Parts: sequence; C-alpha cells; structure tokens
Amino acid sequence: MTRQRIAILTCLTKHPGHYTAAEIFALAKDEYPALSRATVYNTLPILVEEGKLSKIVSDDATAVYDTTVITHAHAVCPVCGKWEDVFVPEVSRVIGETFGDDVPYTLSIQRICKKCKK
Amino acid sequence: MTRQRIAILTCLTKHPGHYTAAEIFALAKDEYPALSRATVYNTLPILVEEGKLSKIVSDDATAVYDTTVITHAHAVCPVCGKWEDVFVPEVSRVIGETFGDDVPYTLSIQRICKKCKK
DNA sequence: TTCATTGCAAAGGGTTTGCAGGGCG
DNA sequence: CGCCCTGCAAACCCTTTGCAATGAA
Repeated sequence: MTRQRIAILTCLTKHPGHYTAAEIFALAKDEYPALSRATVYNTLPILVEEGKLSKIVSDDATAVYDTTVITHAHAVCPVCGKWEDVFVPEVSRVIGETFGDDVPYTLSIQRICKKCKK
Repeated sequence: MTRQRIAILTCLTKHPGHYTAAEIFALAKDEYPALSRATVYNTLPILVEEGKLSKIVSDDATAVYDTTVITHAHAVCPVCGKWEDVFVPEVSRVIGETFGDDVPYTLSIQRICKKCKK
C-alpha cells in the first residue's frame, strides 16, 4: 500500500461515483500532486484484481471504475453519460436462478437521468 | 447501398458471430479485396444507426458487432473471449417491469464456454 | 448530374511499456 | 537488503479525419 495507491482510493472515497482512468488521474493529483499518469494506469487494474475497485465498461467502450465492488446494475444516461448505481434484487434473483448463483454479470440500462429529463 | 456495405453485411451473414471492427475488415476483404480500413470504421456506426447491426462492448472495452439486432443477453467466456447469444425471457420481463418496456439494456454474463470447460 | 460514399495517408488520443531510481517491508 | 512500485517519456495501437476521386441513383 503506497502513498500513490492510498491517494487513488482516497479520492474515490471522497468523490463517490464512476470515473475514467483520466478522471481518476486528475482527482488523485489533488491528493498527491507528484502522482504520475502511468502509475494510475498501471495501478487501477491491480486494485481491481485485489477487489478494491470494480471496472465497468460503458456502451461507448470507455472503462470506468467504481468503489462499489459487489455486482450490481447501472443506469447510464444516454444524454450526459452519467452513471448511477441501480440495485434490482429481482434481476439478480432471475440471473442467479438461470445461470447459477454468484455468476458475474454486467447489466446496464439506458435511462435519461433526472437532470437531463428537464 | 454500395458494394462495400454489401460486402460487410454479406461476410457477417456468412460467418455469424461477434466481431471487432478489425475482424470485420479482414472478413470483408475476402468479399471485396479493395475495401479500405477507413470505410469499415466509417460504415459500421452507420449500419448500426440503420438498425442493420448492433454494437456491444465487452468487459475489456472492445466493441464488437452483431447481426442480431433485437435486444438480448450475451454469455462471454472469460477464458477464450468467445461470445454467445443468450435469450432469457424472464430477465427481459423483469427489466421491462422495473424500468419500462422497450428500455434498451445490455446484459452480459461471464460463463466459461463448453470448449474451455473441457 | 448530383451528392453521398470511398480511399489514402496522416493525425489523433488514450493506453501501455522499458528502464532507471526510490521506498516499503 | 531485496524487490516491488513509481515516474518519465517514448512507443504503440486502434480509430478518426481531411480532402480529392469515385460511383450509385
């Protein structure tokens, strides 16, 4: 656990949400200005591997990282691209019954967010 | 409808499956050798827009294209990366009930394919 | 004829890598 | 003390773009 990794995890805890590697780099620089871009790109997959982050991929093929590591669904706004966590026990149940419990899955729903609806 | 577009659609019909832009370029060259890479990259989003193809994004942030345009789930093998179509009416129903009918969604399940299981 | 489409090549941009220096355990 | 992690910059790869020529309708 180095300072750089702590900085990455800290900034994600301070600003919960879904961020790309580039965004995390910007955020984590506030925590640890000497941080290098390469370290972020190298470290994120390791943190995912360690179960400290989860990686999800949007429909436009951009990877975003999430501190919520348990399997859950996402609603993605097609207008502004914002991600929201969505928990649908019913869906988990059906997928579990169909494919076996604890099968990893990714589910994202396109839904215009409240802000863009206005 | 130009020869190039026909070549792209033809090769996908001949070889059903899920392919990246690069793979489609290689396949379509067999149909129409003069085909240019740029044309493939430019054309694929248009064909998606026209409803002739669907685009899905894998967990490793690679876009693949599919001739099955109706919304359906995918099983992705974590070992070999192979995509299989999966139809789970029960899941569609639950998602429809929860988020409204005809809400676009993407669902992919990680499941080791038969070949890799051996 | 007209205008969208194609093709080439070069630019683009995010991601990855090699290697030397540094810090944690 | 040894080894993994970091940082810099350059390399890398896939994708996109500009513009002139082509060909479909």
